[in-house]
Amino acid sequence: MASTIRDVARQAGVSISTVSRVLNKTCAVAQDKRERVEKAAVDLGYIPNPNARSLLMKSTGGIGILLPHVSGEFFSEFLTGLDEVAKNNDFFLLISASHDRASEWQSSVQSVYKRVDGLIVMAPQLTPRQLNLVTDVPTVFVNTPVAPRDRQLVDIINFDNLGGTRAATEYLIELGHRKLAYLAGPERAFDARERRIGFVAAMDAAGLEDYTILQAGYVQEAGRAAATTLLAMEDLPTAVVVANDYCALGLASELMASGVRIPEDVSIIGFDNVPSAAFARPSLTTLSVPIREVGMQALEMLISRIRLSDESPGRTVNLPVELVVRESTSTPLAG
Amino acid sequence: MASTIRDVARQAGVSISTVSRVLNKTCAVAQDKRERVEKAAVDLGYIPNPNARSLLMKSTGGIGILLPHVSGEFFSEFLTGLDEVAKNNDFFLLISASHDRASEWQSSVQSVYKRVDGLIVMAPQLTPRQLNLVTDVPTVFVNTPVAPRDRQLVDIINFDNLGGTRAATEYLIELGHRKLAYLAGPERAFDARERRIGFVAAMDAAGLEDYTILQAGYVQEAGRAAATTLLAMEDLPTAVVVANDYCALGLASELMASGVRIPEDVSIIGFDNVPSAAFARPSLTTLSVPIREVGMQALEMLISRIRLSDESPGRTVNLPVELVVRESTSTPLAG
DNA sequence: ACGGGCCGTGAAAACGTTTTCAGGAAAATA
DNA sequence: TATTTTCCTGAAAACGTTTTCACGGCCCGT
Repeated sequence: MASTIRDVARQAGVSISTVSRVLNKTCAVAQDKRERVEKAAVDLGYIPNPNARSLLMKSTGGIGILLPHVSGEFFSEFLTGLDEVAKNNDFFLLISASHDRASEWQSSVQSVYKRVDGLIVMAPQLTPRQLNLVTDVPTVFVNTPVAPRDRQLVDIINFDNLGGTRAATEYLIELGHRKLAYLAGPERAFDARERRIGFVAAMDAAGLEDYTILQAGYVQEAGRAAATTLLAMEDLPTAVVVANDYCALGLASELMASGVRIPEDVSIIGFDNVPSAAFARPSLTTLSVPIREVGMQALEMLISRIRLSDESPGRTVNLPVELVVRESTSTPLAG
Repeated sequence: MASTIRDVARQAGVSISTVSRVLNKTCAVAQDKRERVEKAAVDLGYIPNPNARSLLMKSTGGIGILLPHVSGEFFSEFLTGLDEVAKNNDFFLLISASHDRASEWQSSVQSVYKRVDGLIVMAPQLTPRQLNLVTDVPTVFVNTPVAPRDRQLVDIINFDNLGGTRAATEYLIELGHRKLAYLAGPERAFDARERRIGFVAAMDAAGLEDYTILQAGYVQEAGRAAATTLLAMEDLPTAVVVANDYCALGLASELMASGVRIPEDVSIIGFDNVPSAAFARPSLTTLSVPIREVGMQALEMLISRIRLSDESPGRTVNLPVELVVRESTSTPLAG
């Protein structure tokens, strides 16, 4: 059914070598033969078989995107950034999500093997050791715990997770809050650990010891669950720093359902600045991660490395996160 | 660097045929040789080259996902559903978005050619004629204007776009609204046209002629722009049906910024029921499309067709959408 | 003891390209 | 005109697999 280069050659009355040369403009071909080949190719609707091609050449034109999962606005924005750059550079995206569980990580890596020219990996929940599996292709790690020394030719983009929650906590302390709580993300995730450390660091620096840390997660339900835990305590904290916007949104929603006013009774700060954070009422004060731009930058770094066979030592970029003050925070008892 | 089947064969002291047979369990091999091969494969970290493999066999283990774009919670949820089923069946996802502009559609199709075993296409903005480009592989169309007769072996999943907005409009009329407005989606999109027709149909059926239709879009900014247009009119409608949640959210936000109360002054209904719709204040009454489940079902249909080389005539599934009443709608002047 | 089936194995063909190699014709130089 | 260079072209090798084919040895029945 699908026509091959041989069909085109036969129809044009030339050899397959000539067809290849015409289609790839790889070297000069006589005017008349070129035209015959071009016509034949169009007539037959010929599309080169990419498998045969990449078997021979090094390049596939693909970029592998390895993510823990793909739900929510955070990843959606990330993909949007990636997609835009990919489109502009004629790359296609091979997305392998679902290694939320580390056991699936290996099969994720194998599924892109030899099918892509480079890799963008976001895997905050993996250990450097597991990450060593990645090999052979240029890679950009985003928000992933890679030691730069491990491999020389990879680039790394990280957000300032620690500095973010520290700044958020300092902001709350400055507003006058003394009794704070922290809702932590998944224990195994690298960014969740950093964010938690940022909170503790700020509290320690201010000499405040009256704080609670609750294990929560990166989803709304975790925030709701944490709310009931907090409500069961003798007295509520006046402010809560949350490791993630969705979690913060769930917390706010559940607290409000119990008659707690936000921010008058409890101030809340999230992390990520997903679009929903601006729509919620009260709108959510949060730490903005420009994840879409991160996606674009990551892919641009990767593509330039692929194109130029760039062997220069890997760069490590540390992006600041920005505190966006909205309605969910105020001085304590302000209402 | 990367080891081939020949390396494994040499190390194990057998022929490459034997290695292939051991690794694919394709037929019996002597116990001792099998063990030697397995050990050699592990030692060398051998992974078969998928390009060589799919050059020969029909299957690639890939599913192509062709989308207009990838931003927002709607697509994020869709991908989540797809990803889950793909993972469970050991398929990988090759995503080609960015054919928002029809001109890119062709290159999207070409980029997956021979790289996937099947296709899931969502392309409401394309014409049946353009869609004919898709060929050669099993395909499931989702929310896409395909005439079933065009090709026999494709499956189609559509939402009841028309019935959705009609039900929403009827609901508002029942509440007592008489002067309505409609914010339409992108003119070229098939679903946007259907949704618009649903609104008009309900108005006509109720004998109401006092309505405004504004061209908007599927993004927040379009809703904001529409708000200023509405505010410039002599008197506001008491209710607005909007073709999309994000657009509705933008509209609500901008109206409220101008002192318009929602729902007291203006009721608003969206479409899609994205997660943000529940978080917004007032929370958004909307039409729920179970897009995640749609993704799962679509891929399951596709995979069964691939696995069984299913030649049965294509099915067309029409999914109802459900009105979810929240805070953004009420009887007119209720406040 | 001898012929027929079965089992395990390696050689070789095939998949659809790109690229190297070498040869022939035409054009340029002497 | 003889010689070299340049240009264009086809044959063939290579990429890494899977699969068909054929061959030899073994077990079984007569």
